[in-house]
Amino acid sequence: MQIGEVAEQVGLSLRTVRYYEEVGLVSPVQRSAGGFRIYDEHAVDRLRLIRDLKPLGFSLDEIRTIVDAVTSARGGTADVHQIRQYVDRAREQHERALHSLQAAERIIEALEQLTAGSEGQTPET
Amino acid sequence: MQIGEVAEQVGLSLRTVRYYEEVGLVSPVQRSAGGFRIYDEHAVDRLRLIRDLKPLGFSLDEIRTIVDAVTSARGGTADVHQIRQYVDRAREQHERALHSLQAAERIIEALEQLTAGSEGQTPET
DNA sequence: GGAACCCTTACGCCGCGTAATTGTTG
DNA sequence: CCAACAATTACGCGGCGTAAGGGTTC
Repeated sequence: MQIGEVAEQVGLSLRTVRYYEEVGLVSPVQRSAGGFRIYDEHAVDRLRLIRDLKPLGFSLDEIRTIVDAVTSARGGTADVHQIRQYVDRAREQHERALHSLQAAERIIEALEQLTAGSEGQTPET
Repeated sequence: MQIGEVAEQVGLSLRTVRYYEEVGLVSPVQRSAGGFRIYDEHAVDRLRLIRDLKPLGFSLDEIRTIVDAVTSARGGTADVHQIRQYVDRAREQHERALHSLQAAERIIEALEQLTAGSEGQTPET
């Protein structure tokens, strides 16, 4: 699998995938003879995890710590204490995001109110 | 009201409020003799609106357009068509945010699973 | 051999955080 | 007079977008 397909499957840009490699988040499992990045399913999983952690407001640095922790946790060697702290932060951020979304819903409604009444596309009198 | 209180009421930093002025989002209603920014309730409302629009993924440029539109809409002169486009984008973004949050919930659970079993703070054998 | 794909390098932008230094308010 | 508050200027950073100018794959 080369970068294009990976990016599409995960829903990230090529640039982003490369950048994540730059900061040590995911590496291709190998390179082709000509230097193309080659990934496996493992990398795709990692990228999905990263993608899903971002909306929780973690920096890429923190995400690296988390993802590494998770990976090593599956091996049994994890800093449980630290993971728990991240979980707490994740919950808080999740809470805030929920509130934001609720505010957003009200705003969307309000905006709709503004356009309600003027029915057509063409501005009328 | 000076900037400190405004910032606190809305939950933004002083820097942010000043920056929003820099990009033409909110201006103080006047300055004190010594140059302090003085705001009224109107500005606070604007700032709240801006704050709530951000999580929907709009850039500050777009937010300016929206806020202006809303304001002029209350006056009756609004580009209804454009507002509707923004509403659509807001809905889409809202959708995506919901999905992100759901993914986030699953992740949080997964992380909790990882730390489950090891009860205490102290790493045991 | 050529279309689609990929590489690296590098500069730029947004949305602020964070000094540092100086002035204002009450 | 001084503590708390504010102003301006400027540099920096994270997380990419976006060329530009090449190679690679099949």
